[in-house]
Amino acid sequence: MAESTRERILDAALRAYGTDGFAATSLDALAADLGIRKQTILYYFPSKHAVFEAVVDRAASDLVKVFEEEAARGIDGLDQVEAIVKRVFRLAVRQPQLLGLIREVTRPGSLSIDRLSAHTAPIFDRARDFLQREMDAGRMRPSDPEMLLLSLYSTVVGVATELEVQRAMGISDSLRGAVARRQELIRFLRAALEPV
Amino acid sequence: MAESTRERILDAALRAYGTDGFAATSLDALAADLGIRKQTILYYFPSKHAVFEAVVDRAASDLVKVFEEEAARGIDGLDQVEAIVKRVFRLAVRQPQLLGLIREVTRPGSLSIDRLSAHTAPIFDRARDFLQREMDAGRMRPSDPEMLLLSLYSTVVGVATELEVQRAMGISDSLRGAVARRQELIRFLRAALEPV
DNA sequence: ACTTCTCTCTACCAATTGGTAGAGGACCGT
DNA sequence: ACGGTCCTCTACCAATTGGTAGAGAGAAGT
Repeated sequence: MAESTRERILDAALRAYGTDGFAATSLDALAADLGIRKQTILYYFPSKHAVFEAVVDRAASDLVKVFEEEAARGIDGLDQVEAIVKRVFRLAVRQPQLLGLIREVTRPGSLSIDRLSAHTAPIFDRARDFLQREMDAGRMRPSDPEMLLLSLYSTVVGVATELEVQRAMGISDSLRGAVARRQELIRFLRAALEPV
Repeated sequence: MAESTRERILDAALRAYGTDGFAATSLDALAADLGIRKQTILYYFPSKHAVFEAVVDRAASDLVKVFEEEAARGIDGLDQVEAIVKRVFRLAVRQPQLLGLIREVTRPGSLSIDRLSAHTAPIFDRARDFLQREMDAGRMRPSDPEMLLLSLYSTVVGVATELEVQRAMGISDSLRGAVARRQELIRFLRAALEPV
């Protein structure tokens, strides 16, 4: 067996929850997608919500890993921002549902936000410190680092995930389109962050 | 009667769909929230999905009206962008669920996107033309207007709606917090858009 | 008094929901 | 051969889902 049943369930759940959302995805549908019975899912997870939490945990770990790897390289200033944007985009192209799941978890009425933020809080802290440091060093335009972080987050996640808005705007969602969006996004962020 | 039953249903549906999402909101829950039976809802709307479409239509109209009013004032350059951001924020503070509903409709697995874009397409066109015009006039940093529009959309909607992310980052979501976010967002956008 | 229209209700339904109980097969070490 | 563990299944359940049928109340026009 190339992949354990448990992993296959998590894969399918990420796809489904990240696309259609938690409430819109029944255990039966999930099981049918995998060619198994839902009782098999309930053998590995005590409830539907437990599946969701496991998916969130894994997705958060994947995200955190990306950031920590990137942070470990210790690049400076806007080059660091650019490197992270590129990694996030690579992730968004390979696993579009991963960021979709993040959006699902961060929606107002959602549960499991605390579960996600438990993973991501250290990253936020580190990112805030990074921005503050770069501002102090004069490598970045000075402003409130927390608010700036929020703007950066919104812009990057939005451009990477708002595929339907792009379609509505008439922007291609092909791979080439993704590269163009990434380039334009980096130009946008550089312009916003460059010190005067 | 101060407000017709139909309008009350749409109000409650906007709140529920914009917060918990379409799938997570049953007709029974909606009716209970209004103190009526779900059959009353089905008297005004042929199906649950029809309620959703009506809510989307009304929300889209509200949004479009805001943009058209703002566009009619014919302000130039970054002042126009700032004015629109302020209006969007006022809307987000008064009716947080309205932008939440937009996010619900623009999610990948959603139906009714065509219904929304039918309303918003003219605005997108006008916005694109506006950006192009301002770039040509040298009042805005030149770039691809479509991609820029996507970045602007993502940033503004994200900062206005990502309340849970803000909470996770430790940012206050009070009214004063909203004003601070708005100011910082405008500074961010001005920095990104100002001509060199 | 009569019908008609508007509105909200009770009663009901088939399908789907998440979840429980437990049978049975495959593989294990003994 | 045999008991135990791991895994997936069938069978079943109570609750909830969106939706239908139609009763009944009230107001309005005739």
